[in-house]
Order: sequence, then structure tokens, then C-alpha cells
Amino acid sequence: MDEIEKVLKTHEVRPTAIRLLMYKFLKERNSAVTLNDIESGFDKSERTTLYRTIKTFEKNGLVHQIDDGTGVAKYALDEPEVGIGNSQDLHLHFHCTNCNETICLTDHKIPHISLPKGFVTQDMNLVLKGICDKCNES
Amino acid sequence: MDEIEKVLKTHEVRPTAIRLLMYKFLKERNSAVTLNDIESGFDKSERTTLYRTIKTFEKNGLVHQIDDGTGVAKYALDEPEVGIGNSQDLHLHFHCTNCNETICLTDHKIPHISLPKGFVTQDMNLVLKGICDKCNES
DNA sequence: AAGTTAATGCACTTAAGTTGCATAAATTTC
DNA sequence: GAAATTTATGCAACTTAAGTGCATTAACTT
Ligand SMILES: [Mn+2]
Ligand SMILES: [Mn+2]
Ligand SMILES: [Zn+2]
Ligand SMILES: [Zn+2]
Repeated sequence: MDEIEKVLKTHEVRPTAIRLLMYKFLKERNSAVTLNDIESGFDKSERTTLYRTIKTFEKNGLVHQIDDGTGVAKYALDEPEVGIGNSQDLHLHFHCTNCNETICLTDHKIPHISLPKGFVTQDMNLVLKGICDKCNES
Repeated sequence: MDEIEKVLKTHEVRPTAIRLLMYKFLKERNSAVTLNDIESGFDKSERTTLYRTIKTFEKNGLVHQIDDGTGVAKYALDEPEVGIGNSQDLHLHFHCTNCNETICLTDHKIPHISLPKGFVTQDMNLVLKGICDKCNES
């Protein structure tokens, strides 16, 4: 718990009770969560606070938002930054149409795409949809 | 106009007045449109009807929906199918963060990605974000 | 401890998407 | 071509996620 406190402080997020709980919650998950997931996962839960908390996490580089095409935003913890550059956003995501879970494939980077003249790329989002490993083995 | 009528009929969409107008509207655009765009582009406009019309188009393979990460669905005409296979969905989209327009890059296919064992891909969505050619030259 | 700043809780708002149902239009059957 | 049937349209209402305003509470600073 003291470990988490350190992480938050490093990112200039003041470690309140709810924030520590939410970080812990996110850490225990291995798939991305919606705001509803978070809300359900808490006894004490106030939509707005949880919303603002996850937004604070996002702004301060603790989580990244994932748009998997389902229409609701999902969030997942950032990988602990090794270097300084923000290579966080460039991995791809897999959304299982069976179990509805979305996971980060952090070691699968988005391949480089050469665009027509005049286009400048700042960001990318690649989502693969299909059946995940868990759903396939059962 | 008679040309459009043919296209609709080919896709088993009955060519009503509104449908012909909407198809024409989509054809004149070179960027993807939201339901609001469509609504604004019509004198006579009924949200629900336009909504159901675009959904009918989608279901019958006349348009495809694009999720560019802005949170609102956009739609663009499908390319006239040459073969039978549905290679429609595999091109990428570019979303300009300056003019907010999203365009289909129909000749830029999404590169093949090899996933960990157990994952089966059925569909993909790749969106590049940045500054478009028009916004760069001005 | 007092003062200051930030976080939380609650109510309320916005916006996109979607459905139910009555009416109108188009298509089919006779 | 009229009646019957199917489909499309218009209007109202609902759902869900996201976001804001503001008073209260907690945390941090001096
Ligand atoms: Mn991720
Ligand atoms: Mn497209
Ligand atoms: Zn699954
Ligand atoms: Zn642009």
C-alpha cells in the first residue's frame, strides 16, 4: 500500500483514500475497466468522484483511456515508464466480442504507416476485435 | 438520380425520397459525417428517420460506421464493391484534430498483425490522428 | 491552530443513441 | 384499380455515458 502511495506522489497525485483504492483496483485487473466497472467494484462509490479520480489519473499519466469501439470509455494502468518518452500510447488493444473484455497488448506496437503527402500523424489507435485466448480455450 | 436508385435497389434498399437524398448527400461529401451533419444538411429532417435510414444503409452494405475516437459515430459511403469479399472494413481512417474531419484512406489497408496464441482476429479498426493535408497547406 | 488549497458528494445538465407506437406511404394481392 | 399487407416515417419518450456547479469536507501549508 505504501508502494502505491509512492507511485501516486511521483505523478503528483495526492494519495487520498479513494485514489489509493482505485489504483489498487486497477492494478488487480488485467483487462481495461469502464467507469461502471469501477463503480461496481467499490462499496463506497460516488460516480462523480470516481469519474474525476480516473480523469486525474489520466491527466497525470497513471492510466490511459482506451476506445475499443463499444462506445464506453475504458481505462487501464500505464506501464511503469522506463524512459522518459511517452511511448505508452502506441501499443494496440484487443477487444473480445465474446466476453467483452479489452486488454492492452503492450508489447505489440502499432506498425508505421506512410501517409499521403501533407498528412502529419500525431497519434494512433489500433483495436483488434475477435475472440480472446480465454474464450477460445473454453 | 436514376443512377442512385439503381445502387439502392442493388442493395435491397427501397429508394424512398429521403433515402435518395441522403445517399446523394453522402456522395457529395469526401469526409465522414455524423448524424448531426446529416441533420444539418437537410431542410426536411427528422432525427429518427435519418438515424434509421443510415442504419439501414449500414446493414445493407451501403455505408460503414467509423469510430474515430471523438465519441460520436461517423459514416461514409462504401466503395463500390468490385469483388464479393468484404474487404471494405480493412482500410484505415485519418482524423484531423484541427478541422475535426475524418476521412477514409481506402487504399491504405491495415497491416497484418500477428497475435499471441489463442487470439483470433475478426475485425480491426485503425485510426490515425493528426493534421490533414488541407490544414497543413493553409 | 488558523488559513488556504484541493477533494468529495450531491444535484443537475447535456448529448448521442435508441425504442414504441400511431400514421402515412409504398407494394402486393385480388 | 381497389383492398389488403407490408414497410417507412414522424413524434414522443427513454436510456446511458459523460460532464458541470456548487456547497461541504478533508488535506496541506504557514
Ligand atoms: Mn493499453
Ligand atoms: Mn472508411
Ligand atoms: Zn473473451
Ligand atoms: Zn484538417
